[in-house]
Amino acid sequence: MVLSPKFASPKLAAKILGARSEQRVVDILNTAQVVFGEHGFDRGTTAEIARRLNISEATIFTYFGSKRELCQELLHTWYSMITTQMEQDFPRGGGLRSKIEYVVTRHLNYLLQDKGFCALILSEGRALHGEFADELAELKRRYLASFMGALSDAQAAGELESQVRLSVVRDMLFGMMEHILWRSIESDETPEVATVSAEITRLIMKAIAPENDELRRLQKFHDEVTASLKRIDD
Amino acid sequence: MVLSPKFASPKLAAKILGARSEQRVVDILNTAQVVFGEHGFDRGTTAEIARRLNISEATIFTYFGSKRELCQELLHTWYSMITTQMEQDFPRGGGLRSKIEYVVTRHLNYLLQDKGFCALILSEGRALHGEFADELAELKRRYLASFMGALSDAQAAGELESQVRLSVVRDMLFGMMEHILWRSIESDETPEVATVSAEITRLIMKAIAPENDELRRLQKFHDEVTASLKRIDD
Amino acid sequence: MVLSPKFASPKLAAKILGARSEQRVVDILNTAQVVFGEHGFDRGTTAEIARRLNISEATIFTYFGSKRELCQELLHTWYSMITTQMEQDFPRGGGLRSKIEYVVTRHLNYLLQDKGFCALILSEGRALHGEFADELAELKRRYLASFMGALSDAQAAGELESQVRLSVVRDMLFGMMEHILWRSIESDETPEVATVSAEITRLIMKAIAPENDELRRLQKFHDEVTASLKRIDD
Amino acid sequence: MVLSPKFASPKLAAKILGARSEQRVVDILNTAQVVFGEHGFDRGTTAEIARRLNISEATIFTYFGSKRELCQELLHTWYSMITTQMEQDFPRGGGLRSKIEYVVTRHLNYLLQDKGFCALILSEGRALHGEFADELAELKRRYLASFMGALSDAQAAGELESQVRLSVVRDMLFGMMEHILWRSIESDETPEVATVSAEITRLIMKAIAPENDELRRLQKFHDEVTASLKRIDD
DNA sequence: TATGAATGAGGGTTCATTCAT
DNA sequence: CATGAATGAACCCTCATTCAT
Repeated sequence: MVLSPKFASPKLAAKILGARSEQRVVDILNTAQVVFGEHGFDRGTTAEIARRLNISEATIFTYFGSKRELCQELLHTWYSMITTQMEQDFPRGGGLRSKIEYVVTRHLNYLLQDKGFCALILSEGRALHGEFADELAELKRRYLASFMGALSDAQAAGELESQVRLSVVRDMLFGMMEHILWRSIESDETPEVATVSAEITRLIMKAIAPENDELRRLQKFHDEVTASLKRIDD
Repeated sequence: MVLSPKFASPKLAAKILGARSEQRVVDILNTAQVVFGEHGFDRGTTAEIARRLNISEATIFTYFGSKRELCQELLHTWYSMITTQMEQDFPRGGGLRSKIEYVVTRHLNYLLQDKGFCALILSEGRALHGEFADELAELKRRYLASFMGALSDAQAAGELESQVRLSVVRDMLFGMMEHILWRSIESDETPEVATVSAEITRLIMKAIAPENDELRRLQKFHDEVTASLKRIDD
Repeated sequence: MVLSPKFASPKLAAKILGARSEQRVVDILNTAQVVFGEHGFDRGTTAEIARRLNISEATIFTYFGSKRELCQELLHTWYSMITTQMEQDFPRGGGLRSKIEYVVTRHLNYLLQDKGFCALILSEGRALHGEFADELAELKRRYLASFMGALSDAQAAGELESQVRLSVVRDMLFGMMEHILWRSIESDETPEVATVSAEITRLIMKAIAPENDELRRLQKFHDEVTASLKRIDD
Repeated sequence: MVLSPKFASPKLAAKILGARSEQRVVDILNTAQVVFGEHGFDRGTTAEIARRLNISEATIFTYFGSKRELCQELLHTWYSMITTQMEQDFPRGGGLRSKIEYVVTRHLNYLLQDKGFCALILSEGRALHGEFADELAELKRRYLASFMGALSDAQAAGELESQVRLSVVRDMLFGMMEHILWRSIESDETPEVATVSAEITRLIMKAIAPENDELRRLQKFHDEVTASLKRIDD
């Protein structure tokens, strides 16, 4: 996924930069995304980013104070973009199922588009946490805000069982996706999003469905008939 | 969790090592576990491992051919230990629920005992995968062999729905746990294992429960009674 | 002998290097030549090369990918230079003797100018062969191409005996020179090139001169006259 | 070629060593010879020597004060042995040709028996010279003493031209052999000693043969007969 | 602005050598 | 005597970062 200028480098946007500079920032961010995606933050080098862009390494440091800062910008820009996209098409109406399926589909697509980089962002905590822990947490929170809101509403509306903690639902959902993604990265197979999406959604819905009232109602009927029968017969 | 000598360095065990030396291997492995746990494989340095043990860096290379090999031994030793423990107490009888709860509890305990190292093993794909990909895959496979077997049996016995792929169940389960762990690492809070374990198990069981036969049976009873009533009344 | 820029680093020449940088390459090559000449490839260190140039060790690796590569460039540059010089003044006409004397004189001068480095190139097989075996062989082949051609022509023209293998002639010639060089290195004496050159050439020419037909012809004449005389006299 | 105990470690021989110890020294020397032969002095490690002998590295240092000293002992022992052998069978009578052929054959056999080690001793000056320069020179001198004596006698007897310096003859001879050996090492072919030996001897003999008096004599006869004939006929 | 050039700080690794047992 | 264990010193190499131009 290519970063579009409008999301790039909100910090630098404050500065007055010519069109050319702005493009530079975007180019660097995009290339950094690829390089870090391929090798991870630690092993991805500024030298390689520069080489791929046919620019000098020094130029990178003209735009970003340090590799660390470049990472930071990258994370912000990336999350900013996918958050906006996620929000934009988020289904306002409809049941919980359709919302979950939307989020799952979107998320899987992100993961699969830039396998390396997404895996990096989502799983490789080491290099990031400790350095960007708080920022990342906030970015992730925003990314999932709509979704968590929807979950909350659904719980209030009885669409999902009242006792479950929403954070657990979220963890179940995203943990599952990441694991499935990992497997696809390792095996170098690209699963079909629609199918996987449907399966995940189905399982999640089953897991969080409210206790089946119908079942309870029928059970009650059965019990009463049984009791009544026993009374009469005895 | 401290590695016990009996699991340490199965490869080196072939060599004739004095008691002193065997302890060294264990010490180095334990310290490496901590250091890699704190900084990851790339950022964790042999220098730091040596410093913490108050030994020379060269000593490490007396026992392990390279940093890479040290990590390999570490992974093997670690998995060897938890796999053995997991197998030992694995509930042979009982329903699927108790087995899942057993695995979840154990796994969460592992995760929480050595947060850093587990995070390394379970999530830091970049540095490890690619270097240890095949080995890790095999180690994980063995670690979960009993569990996957139990799942398979349960599916055959109708204890879980026939249509779901077992790998998805596993991903759902372990993905969920990892996410929960991550959150606890980030927030520096240690959740109560029993509670979390129960919640996870409950959700998973719901998700994979077979289509409710009970419901169908009661429905049928209800329908028959209704039909009967209608016949009589008419 | 100081490497001149025009021969330096033909590989790196492809890159666009400023004048400053080109000089650096030459400086490093020259210093490497001295250091490797003094201590050999294994014992000569990049640290020492850097120290003598008052530059950082890292700078060396800016221009050469590795110590091995540096040595490779050095060998190429060196051979490139002496090969060009050797070719340039190679006597096209004249007899074999003058050609041999030319080659011997030139070669001895090379050897004596940079004793250490030449010893490295010519004698230190261990460190170099096995690492640079094929390349060295090719470089040497080119260096001696004109000479070997001359030998071949001379053999065809009957200027040297037909039965001798040219490779043996070459080995005899260069082996002799190297031994003489070694002795001069060890004893720290510098022999006079002209004298040594003449002596070597004279010996070689004697060794490879064609079987003396004149001698055989005269012998035959003498024998026939003797026989005739005997017949008449008896 | 295996070092025999009687040549081993003349220095240590002074010490009172049990039979076992003496064998140890010989074992170490023999293995060192192989290892240094394969990798050179610098790259050959005490660790490898120990490993091949199934002894501890420390044991080596029980017998030899340092790697350097081990080298020294090795060189002495080696030269002591081949010098003794060379002397023993040196042809006392006979012409120069047979003596040269003897030396060439012997030397080539040494070279070919332990290609690596001999090449090391004879050519790899770097690691040795500077450290063992004087000793090596003396050892070599002794190794060739008989041969040089024979050359000197032959020169006095007019068997070889009076003007040539004997050191040059020696350099020509041994330089040629080493070059031929090198080529055989590189190409991994083992030349037939007898053939090569004969060729070398023949060339050397031709090179150093005294100016042919016979030729001059016959020429004179021919000239005189011609002149006489001309006088008579005219 | 862009960069060529340079580097400090470290990283993993090797190996001859020491020493207590 | 033999060695298990340990290590200091060095080596080659990497890389983010600086700075004059």
